[in-house]
Amino acid sequence: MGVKQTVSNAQTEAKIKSAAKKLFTKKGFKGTTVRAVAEDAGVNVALVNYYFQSKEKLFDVIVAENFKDYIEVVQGLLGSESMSLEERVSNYVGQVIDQMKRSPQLPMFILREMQQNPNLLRQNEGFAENRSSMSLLVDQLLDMNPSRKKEIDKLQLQISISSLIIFPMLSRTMTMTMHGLDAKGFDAFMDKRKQVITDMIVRYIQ
Amino acid sequence: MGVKQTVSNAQTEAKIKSAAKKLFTKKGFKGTTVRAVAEDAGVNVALVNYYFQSKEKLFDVIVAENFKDYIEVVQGLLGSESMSLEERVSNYVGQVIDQMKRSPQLPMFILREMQQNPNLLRQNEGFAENRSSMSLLVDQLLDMNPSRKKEIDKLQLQISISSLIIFPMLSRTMTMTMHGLDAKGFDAFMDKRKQVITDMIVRYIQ
DNA sequence: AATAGTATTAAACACTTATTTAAACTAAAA
DNA sequence: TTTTAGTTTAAATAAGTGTTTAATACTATT
Repeated sequence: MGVKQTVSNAQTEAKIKSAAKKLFTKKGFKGTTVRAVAEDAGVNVALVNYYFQSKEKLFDVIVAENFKDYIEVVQGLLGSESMSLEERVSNYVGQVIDQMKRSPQLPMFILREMQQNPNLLRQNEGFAENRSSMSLLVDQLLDMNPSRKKEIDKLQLQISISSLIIFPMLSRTMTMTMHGLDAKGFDAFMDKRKQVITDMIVRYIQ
Repeated sequence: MGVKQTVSNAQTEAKIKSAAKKLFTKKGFKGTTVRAVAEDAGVNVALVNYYFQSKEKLFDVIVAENFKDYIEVVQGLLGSESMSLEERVSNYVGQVIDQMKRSPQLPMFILREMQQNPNLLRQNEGFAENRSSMSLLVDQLLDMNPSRKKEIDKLQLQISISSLIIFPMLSRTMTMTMHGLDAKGFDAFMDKRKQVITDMIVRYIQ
């Protein structure tokens, strides 16, 4: 009765979700068809709605998951008290970049879908976490150099740090095409970038 | 007699192109229907294909125009020889930001459509101009401080400058939502940002 | 082996899409 | 005025879309 739970159903649902995540993330809502999801998952079209009711609801599931992934990138990144200014920045930048290398399409997905529907932000509660995490880091950084604290606009600094980290991921395809890099080459570029960003931020705050 | 296409009502064609530019730029290729373009232009659906043959070809026209706009942003920006390092950066950053405020959707359009079709880059010849213009500026900056020249990776610096300028435009919707800004407030934020970016770059190079 | 509940499928449905057709309109030329 | 060529329209077409149906296959328990 109620809970039968055969082996295959959970697997099938997971396959569909995985395919949907891949396609929605890469091509967006409009650019993805239910049939393409089904084909990529290797199942019949009807199964998609059998498990997820509608394309919209499936999309909502993926959005929530992608937002969660995005949040996790900036969770638990606050280093120990003993860190120097440079260590703190380097630690933060390094970890965020390493996380983003794992899902390079994520930033574009977030921005693309949010431009289409700004309410996505409010609907996803946990997203404010990102703001406070970043906000806390910047507070800590500024407290380490009180003389600069008055001169530096906090919001501007937050967005500068985000810019330096995230924009290269957004323009990944363009950068790769322009400079003849493959995925590996781009990852190497991002690894080098950790130090560049750290230097730039530290020099700005000092 | 395959192609008639002689005089053509220039006004109608312009109305269609204008509507197409607005919608394609905002919603992308997949997110825009020919019917929506026709309705927005106040003409019959068939006229769209009458003047532009197909949705794809109309899109190509808009892409070319948007690329052209994007290029023009970074054309003729090379200040005079007498400028200091700070003046040079400030001049460049200020002009690019002012241009971008005029068409805030452009960066997202370029990146979004390029991720979907990386070949767009190669098809649009003039796009290399952007690269060389930016490249030239960075060369000039580095030449002004030879001691730092060896330590600084040119490509990294180029992308850093682009990041600081462009990312805030990409995340415009998100930033406005998060910090309760309207279009005017965001423009003011970008105006303040000119000095922030200039400071950051100058401090990095010095 | 029979049963019941679930998972899966092929096919159909209703609707939207881009595109094409042929007819109607317009204005200037013959 | 009639002709002509370009412009615009309503309507049709064919393919693609999300979704649903009803029948079938499967699996686990009896």
